[in-house]
Amino acid sequence: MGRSPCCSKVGLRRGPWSTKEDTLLANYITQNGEGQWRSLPKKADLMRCGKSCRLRWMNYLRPGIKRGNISEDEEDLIVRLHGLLGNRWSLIAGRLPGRTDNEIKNYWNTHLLKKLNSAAAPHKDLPHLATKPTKHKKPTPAKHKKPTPNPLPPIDDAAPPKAKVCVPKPIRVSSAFSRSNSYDSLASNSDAAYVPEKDLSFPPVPWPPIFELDGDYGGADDFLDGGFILPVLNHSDSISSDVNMLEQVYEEYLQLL
DNA sequence: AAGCTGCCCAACCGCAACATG
DNA sequence: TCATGTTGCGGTTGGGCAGCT
Repeated sequence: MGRSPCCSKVGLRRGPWSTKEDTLLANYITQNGEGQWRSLPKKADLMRCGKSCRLRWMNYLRPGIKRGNISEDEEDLIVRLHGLLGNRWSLIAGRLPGRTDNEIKNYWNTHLLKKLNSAAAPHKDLPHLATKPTKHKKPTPAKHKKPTPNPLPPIDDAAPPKAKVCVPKPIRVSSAFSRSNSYDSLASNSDAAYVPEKDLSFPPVPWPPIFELDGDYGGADDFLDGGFILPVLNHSDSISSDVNMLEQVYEEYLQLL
């Protein structure tokens, strides 16, 4: 769209995927597994670039993908994780069973940003969110900017000092802990606590127990990359202690990094 | 009914990290 | 250690649609 095509895609199809293409891709990956994206289109008889195939699979065709209807629990979790991790959508998505980074990113940019902006009063849980969150910017004439090393929103002077002033430089999650490898593989040999909707065209992929869906996400067994287990948040605690817990958790997370 | 406007989200892009030789 | 190829991530775009005038 505006830009010149990546790779050497001359002659390759672009734009929305047809049902036929979806079927071809899904069938191929079902039979041969993920990976080898570069050569996949040729083998699967698709006139697409590997990148496009990967994206389509990850964001749409992959088993266990949930679409739409982001619950309040999920929304709350997104807000909290964004406060903790910044714009690291893939990490955030990793905590939300069946959600993709793209969907969360879109949800953040469309719904949550609006919500947070319209909230005149500071977010009671995470006051820093009342400040300018990252906003979908107008296209910059400059080249694609590198992701900000510190994606956290600026700290509001009026807000209580937050422990996290810096965030670890966004690094690529090692393959050992990537979503496709970590969760899916974990899930394949773990007891499923979460079972996606039944009307999937693919067998549901169980996800590890991220949080108890008991109507209050506060009772969360969250964990970060590297098998770091976050303590269970006691939702009967006060909000401030909840925030303290997040900060404490974040400190431990930094140390582990 | 037609035109306009703004929003949503699937898909694209460039870049950096990772893998391999 | 370096060069080259591949993969994954986050930012951005724009087509399509709903709501409004």
